[in-house]
Amino acid sequence: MSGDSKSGEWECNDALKTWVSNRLLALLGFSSPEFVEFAIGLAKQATSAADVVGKLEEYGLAFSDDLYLFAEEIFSKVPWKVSPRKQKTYENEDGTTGSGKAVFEDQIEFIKESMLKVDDEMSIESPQISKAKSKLETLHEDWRTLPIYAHRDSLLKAIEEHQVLVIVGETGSGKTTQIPQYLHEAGYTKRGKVACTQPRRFAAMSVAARVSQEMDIKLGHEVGYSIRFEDCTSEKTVLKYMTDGKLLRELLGEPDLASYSVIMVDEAHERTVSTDVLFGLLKDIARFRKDIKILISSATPDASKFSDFFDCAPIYRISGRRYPVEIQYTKAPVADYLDAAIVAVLQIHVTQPPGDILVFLTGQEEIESAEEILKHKISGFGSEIPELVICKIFSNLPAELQAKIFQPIPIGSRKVVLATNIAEASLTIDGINYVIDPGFCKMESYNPRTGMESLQVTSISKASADQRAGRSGRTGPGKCFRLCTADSYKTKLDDNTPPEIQRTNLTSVVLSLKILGIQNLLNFDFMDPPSNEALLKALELLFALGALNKLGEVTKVGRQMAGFPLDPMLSKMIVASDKYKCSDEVISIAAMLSVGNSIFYRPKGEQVHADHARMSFHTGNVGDHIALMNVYNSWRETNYSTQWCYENYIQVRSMRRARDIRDQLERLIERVEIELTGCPNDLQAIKKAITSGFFSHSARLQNYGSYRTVKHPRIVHIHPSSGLADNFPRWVVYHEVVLTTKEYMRNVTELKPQWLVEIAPHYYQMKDVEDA
DNA sequence: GAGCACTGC
Repeated sequence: MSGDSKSGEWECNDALKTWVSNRLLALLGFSSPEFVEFAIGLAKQATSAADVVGKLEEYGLAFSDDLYLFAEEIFSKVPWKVSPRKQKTYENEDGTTGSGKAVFEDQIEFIKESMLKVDDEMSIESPQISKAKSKLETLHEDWRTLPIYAHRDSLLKAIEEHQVLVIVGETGSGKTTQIPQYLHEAGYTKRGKVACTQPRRFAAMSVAARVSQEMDIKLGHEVGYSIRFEDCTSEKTVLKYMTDGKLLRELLGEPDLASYSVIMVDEAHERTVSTDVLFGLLKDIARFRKDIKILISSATPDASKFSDFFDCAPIYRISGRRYPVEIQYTKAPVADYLDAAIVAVLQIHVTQPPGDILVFLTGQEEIESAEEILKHKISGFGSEIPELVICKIFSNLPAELQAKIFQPIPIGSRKVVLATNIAEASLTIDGINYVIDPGFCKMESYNPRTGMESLQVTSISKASADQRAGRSGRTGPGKCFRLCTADSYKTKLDDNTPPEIQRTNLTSVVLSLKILGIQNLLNFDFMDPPSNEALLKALELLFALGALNKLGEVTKVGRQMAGFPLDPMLSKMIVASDKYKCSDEVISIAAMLSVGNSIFYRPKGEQVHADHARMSFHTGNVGDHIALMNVYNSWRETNYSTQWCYENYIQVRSMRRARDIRDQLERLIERVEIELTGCPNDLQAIKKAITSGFFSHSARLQNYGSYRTVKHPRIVHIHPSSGLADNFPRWVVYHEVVLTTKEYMRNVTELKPQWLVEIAPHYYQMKDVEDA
């Protein structure tokens, strides 16, 4: 990246940088361009040497005489005045620069609102294709009535004239399916492939299927899709739909995207981590590849942010087809939103014309209790009130139960769907006329200082509330009932949800960017930069894992690790398994861990049986990691039996996913020259491999069953779902800590303290692990 | 002795 040159008079000289780097090496044993800049930045802003020390301590460095000396020296060496350069990376309060706004906006054309129903979120399986016409004819007609059709020529002209174009179009405008076809017809595919990225696998698959139908060719020939575990493309493929994460992976192997002539980033407003990283990389690629076209497509009307980021790229607007949605607020604040939501459902049911209801709730538990209360209430209704069919949907609901929301209901009855955020963007239910929105969701946040994740109920943003409201206006005019006052909507809600990249652990992103040769990540052009703290934490961990050397450069181990689509700690565990000759077992464990926490199933009323089944995999107090391996192996022995899963209270879907991941890992280890070897009877080898990845997650027993993490001391507890919950080993290594009612370690295995010094001598000293 | 919103590689 060539981003450093613009920093103006504050560009610090190389001698200063070298000096700081050397001091950091002495102090931390680790340095990198990012740390150097961080330290210099601190010193610039500080008012005294003590201030520098304070800030360094805040960041997590232990106080020492050396640290103080360093602070004094750096404070005196770095000139102290307020930086004149635009600090885009630090404060980003007001993004409205105003000046550079869309040169293109006066050229915007609106066409008449078409009311036809075709959809790029779409359901290709719809059997409702007119019998009188051939399938193809119908498709072509749809295509001519899409709002985008009238824009074809002016859109192509705009793409021709500008390297980067921001396209705004509501869902239903047809942009996802049509633009790549236009580009193909205009000859862009002669110079290279056209990629169109989607945040979700299903969207990539179904849109590709739709387009291949429209073009009347076999899916996988000229039009194909590529997602994890499934590459449906061939040498012929010129229109390639793919997930954004998949393109990022491809970029690691082809940093200039030489085989592509156009990249269209669709659904950019969703701001997934992958999309955000792609933004920065594409902006850079566009600088030295003048022949590549970048299209950023978003459904948010306010696209100025995208335009500003891409150096005032023009904005092109395409109208969509939306029915009006009437929004109602409560007159007074509601005390209990669940209660209020239930009352609202009943009121709509009794007083409003036909049409189904969608209620947004925060999670499974809430949905299930709402379901119970509703059932109870309607049981008291007389026969003159039509039937109310209650459906629920959340991602952990088994697939066969999920399908129920699409089943037809008796004529004259009404459906109410209790849903999590899954119904906000990922999944569309037809026939919804009423939306009830209490205005909350569960959101993950990540604290880089403690490395802890927590999932908390939070108010949604205005953007999110509008998206939810829009769900009622898809097939006809809709109504949305917001369970807050109009005033609190206006004043209390943020405009936008903070992008995921600012709420997540960045270790894996940072490793990828380092592989791509980004020297200094603090200067990387993020649209909304994550905090320096989060970036530095990621660098520190990568150094500890041996993925980066002392100077912040990627090592051989780092390259091996980057070969796996996993969290770097898991990747390191696999790389280390080569040494301990247990890669066969370790990739199973890695696959099971990366599936997450949805393997064991614990239905209401059957908890005792479920817990009993789960404990049967823990024989011998082997620890949770080995137990996961036992689960996988037992399942494999039954030839991947679904019945076996039911009997053992295990989620089939999760197991199948684990199998997919494991298969992929098995293929990948070869590429980084790791041999597939097993050591079924040597649990110690396996545990040592685990420790090689997770040594920074170690904890020792305190009094009364609580634990203290070794490196950055915190009090934590073994999660009750762990096989070791009643066992209290003196030393443990854990997969993660989550904050719920307490700080719980999830997935725990016993450890010998001397392993820590043996495996990570750069991280632990004897004094850290001496038994007190 | 307790709870997983949603994606993705």
